[in-house]
Amino acid sequence: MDLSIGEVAARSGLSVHALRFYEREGLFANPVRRLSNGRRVYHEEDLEWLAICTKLRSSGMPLAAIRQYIELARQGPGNERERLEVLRAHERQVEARIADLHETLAVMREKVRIYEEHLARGEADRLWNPSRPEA
Amino acid sequence: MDLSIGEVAARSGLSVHALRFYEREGLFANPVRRLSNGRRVYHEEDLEWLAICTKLRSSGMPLAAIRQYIELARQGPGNERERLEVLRAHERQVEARIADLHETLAVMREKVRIYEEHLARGEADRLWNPSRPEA
DNA sequence: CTAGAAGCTAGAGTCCGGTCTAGATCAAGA
DNA sequence: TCTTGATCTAGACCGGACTCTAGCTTCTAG
Repeated sequence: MDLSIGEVAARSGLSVHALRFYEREGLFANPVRRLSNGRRVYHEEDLEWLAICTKLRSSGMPLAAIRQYIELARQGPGNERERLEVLRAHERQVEARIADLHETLAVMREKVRIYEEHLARGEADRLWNPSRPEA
Repeated sequence: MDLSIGEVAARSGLSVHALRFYEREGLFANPVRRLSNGRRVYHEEDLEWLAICTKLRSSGMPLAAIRQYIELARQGPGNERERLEVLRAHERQVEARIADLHETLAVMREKVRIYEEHLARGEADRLWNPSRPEA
């Protein structure tokens, strides 16, 4: 069940460019094997890892943090607590980010509410126009 | 109550570089005035706008979208609905982002939970080590 | 009067996360 | 055989959002 880079690209949603880039950046746990002709060979596990990986990325984890995790894993048993801590740290960051977004949303909604109120009274331009300070 | 760029930097949390950059990028509604010697003069309203602005930025709104908003406001009355729509669009994006983060968080927690379970049994390395597929 | 802090402009540099190009090789089908 | 398409490498390039530099002017305190 060997997979070519093109197949992995199609199934992971990453471009072949990105896959080669990720490899250069050391984001694969098991350095990607090659066929005798130099072509990369991937396996199902790689796809599983890439799925996790893109989840982490999409939640804002920098490539550097992912690399850090993968480097720990590569060292083999003994550092499980550290690996866990990397994930936990990111978990906390995501939580903080969510809280932050909720707050921003609340602020925006309040501004929009006020804006609409005035809009209804036909005096909207004076609001939410930073060059014309609010009453 | 005129403010220098340095004071604005201190109070807004943006660097003087960033303030000049924002100006070049057209992110101020009222093109920043200058003293006869060429130095920028800011006012309280500018600080208020910058506060909103950094909230929007920190919630992921690109400078281009902020510029779009400010350009509408600069055109004066008549396009309030459009201005509102710019804000609403961002509001929706923030909501989507929050939902996404919640999902990622759930996935991560599940992974971490499984990991910990196995950690407790001393067989952690085989889990969450992408090069050693899970049992 | 002078040192040092703060401003100015234009433009270069940085970091991140990719994306794309050039030029070569290789594999398979008409 | 010839062509087409997938792959390879090294390295250039991109967009976003700043950040910093060079070279100059201007303000302020001692």
